[in-house]
Amino acid sequence: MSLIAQIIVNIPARSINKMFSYQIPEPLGNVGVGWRVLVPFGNRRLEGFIVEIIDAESSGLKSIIDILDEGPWFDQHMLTMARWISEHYLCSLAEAMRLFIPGKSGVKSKVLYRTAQWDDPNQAEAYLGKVSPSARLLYESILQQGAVSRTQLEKQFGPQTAKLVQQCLRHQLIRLDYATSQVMRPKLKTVIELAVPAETVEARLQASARYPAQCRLLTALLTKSQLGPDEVRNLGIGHDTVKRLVASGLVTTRQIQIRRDSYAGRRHCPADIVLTTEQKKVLADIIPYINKKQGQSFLLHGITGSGKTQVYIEAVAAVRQAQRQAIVLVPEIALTGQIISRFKARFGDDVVVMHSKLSVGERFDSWQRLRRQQAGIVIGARSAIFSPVVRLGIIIIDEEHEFTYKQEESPRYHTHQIALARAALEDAVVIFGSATPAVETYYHALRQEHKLLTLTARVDNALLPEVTVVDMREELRLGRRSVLSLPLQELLTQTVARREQAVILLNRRGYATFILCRECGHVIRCSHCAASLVYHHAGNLLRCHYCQVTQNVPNVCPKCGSHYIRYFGTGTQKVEEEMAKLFPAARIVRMDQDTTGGKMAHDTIMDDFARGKYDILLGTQMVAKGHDVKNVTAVGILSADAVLNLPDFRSAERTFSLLTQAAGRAGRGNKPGRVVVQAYNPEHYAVLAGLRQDYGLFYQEEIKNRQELNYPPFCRLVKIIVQDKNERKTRQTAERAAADLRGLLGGSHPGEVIGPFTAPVAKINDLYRVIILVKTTNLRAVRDSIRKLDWLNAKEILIDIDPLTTM
DNA sequence: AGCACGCCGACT
DNA sequence: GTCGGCGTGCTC
Repeated sequence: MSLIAQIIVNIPARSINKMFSYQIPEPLGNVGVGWRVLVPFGNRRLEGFIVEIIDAESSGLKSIIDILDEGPWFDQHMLTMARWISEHYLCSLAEAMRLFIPGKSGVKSKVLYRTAQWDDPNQAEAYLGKVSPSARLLYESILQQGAVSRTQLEKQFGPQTAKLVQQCLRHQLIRLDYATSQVMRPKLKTVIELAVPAETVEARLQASARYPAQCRLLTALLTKSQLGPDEVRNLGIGHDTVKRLVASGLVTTRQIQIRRDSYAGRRHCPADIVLTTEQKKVLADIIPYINKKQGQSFLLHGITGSGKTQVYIEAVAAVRQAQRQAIVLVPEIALTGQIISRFKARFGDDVVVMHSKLSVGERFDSWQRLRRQQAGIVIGARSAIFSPVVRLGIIIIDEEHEFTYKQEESPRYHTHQIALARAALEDAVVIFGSATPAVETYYHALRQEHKLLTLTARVDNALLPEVTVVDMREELRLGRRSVLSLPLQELLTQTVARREQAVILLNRRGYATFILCRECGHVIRCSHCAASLVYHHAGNLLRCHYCQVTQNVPNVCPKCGSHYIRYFGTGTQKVEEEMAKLFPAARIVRMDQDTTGGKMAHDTIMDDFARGKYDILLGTQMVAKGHDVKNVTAVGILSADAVLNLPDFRSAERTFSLLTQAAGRAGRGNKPGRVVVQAYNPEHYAVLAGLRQDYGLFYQEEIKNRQELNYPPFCRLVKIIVQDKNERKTRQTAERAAADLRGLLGGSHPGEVIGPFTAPVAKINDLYRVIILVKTTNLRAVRDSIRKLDWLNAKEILIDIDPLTTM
């Protein structure tokens, strides 16, 4: 009997959802629950997480190889959360635990190939006789290089590498070796410090002026106690000078950890803010819970421009006052520069920013700072909900209605649910903030599950913009075929003439350009997905929006050879061309995925626009969000209701929130705004309510529909996607799964099984897709039933609890 | 997820 | 007869 570590290996496959037991070797006796370790697994070495220590018979078990951190990575809360996630979302514990580590798989165990060693030197020749000439070449290449990685071998031997390696391995010519690299390490720099008292140095300086470089360095050290490598170099001092001084015992060098922070040194814009009466009232509701350390969730419903961010800042200040930490979540970090700079202005280095474009190193450093409580506030996209803050006081979810809070890959979690669970565990406050709350959130607020707080007045008392709707069917009847309706053209003309700025939003979904042959009607489609390819002006390419494959634009129709092929639909690029024709004098800038590829490209375009370098900003949904540009007085929304036609129960909600947000862009500051909305269904309640910025009207209609059709919040959904490269097999698996579910849910369990039906995009990446939908009022029961089914772990089956769309 | 083992078609 | 396809099963 001895201590055994129960370990979850970091492999994201539901099929190995279990623990493995390992011996704890003598030198690693201090490890315990929550540590990340390196373990042998099959013939590989993997990262593993210790989740339990038990006392049991240990013979025959392999041993932990090494530790990966200086202490436990997971604390008790994180472990509880991970278990909750794996149960709630039906994923493996490994998948859930990976959410809590930066860079998913922190350890990369790299395989190296070496030649085998024998006692008898002739042995190699004997084995070599048995393999093919190319395998012999491979062996010799490895012999020469000592140790070779797989990638290097593949460069030399191409696609047949695998076979050759197998051959050599089989005949014992080569063996595998492992080089384990730990990606996440603190970044260090060497600093130079005095090793003796200042007086000694001064004496030394007076005694000898013979070594000018040494004297310069010593003098510098008298004023600044620590010098980094850059500073030493700037003094014009080389390595040997430093070495000599170290040898003489006057100075020492030391390694210190430095912080990788791409936001460091950016300038911020502090502002003295007087809170409005409404803001004060809302805060008076929130802050007592923070001070009492009492868990409570709030929905902060505040119209655009009502100063929600300031409420967040004050609430976070109260949390920091109470020595606790804050997690602030934003839908997309690239679109949120203003929140970040306002938090930075108020809290300075207490804020760390977390997003997907951080290097693993930067992320690691930020996590360390939070864990050591050197930083108290983390701002980030949804994954920041997993930040290792130790004393959680508040979680803020800004623009809570945004779909980016749902992760669309396994584990398919919704940030709201994680936030509520985590906050409950640590008695923290949650604030969901939005001008257009998700119907479900608002419903829950009305049922007292969240406290509802409202901000109804704009901070700057700006007036609501004047909104005009253009019925595009009417435009067409009048013979106007331009994507820009006459009223919008007029608005733009006036705006540009007045030297004011305009934002044009193109709701591109469903309106991207595709290529069609006018002779035979053939549409160029992706060969791997059931979707048409989209034309991109940049690079003159066709791209599939599902699998990202690109191909060149053909000159003739690939089906009938006709030259009469042309572009259809309205992409941003096409609108840009048309606008350039209509307003040759206007300076137009386009912002979409094509133009914002770079790290800060989005910020750059936005900054330039804010500084008046352009008259018209044209773009996809990203132009609608979060930015205050005071000189924008006109907003045009093209095809405002495009998504209304999607067969999805949330399309009205999406339309309403887009319209409201976009219209809110106009007329901040003291200039009145004007908005032109182009729509094909201007009488739809989502459009009408959006135009009036009337959330109440929208909610009233929408909740009626949801109830009538039995959709959330009146039921919970479970979406099961079956995907397989064989079309018939996909169908069969789905039929069987649906039958199983009907069998389980038929009796006492309330649940309705819909489908299987073919997904709207029937094939993605060569995988056919069939969907089953379960509606239920007892999610727990449905989940427990599914867990019993034998196909749960099949890799063809994806399970989405509370999916955002039914498509 | 890898990777080995194992069972059926086209090649030296 | 062997090489090589990828279906199945295992990893403490």
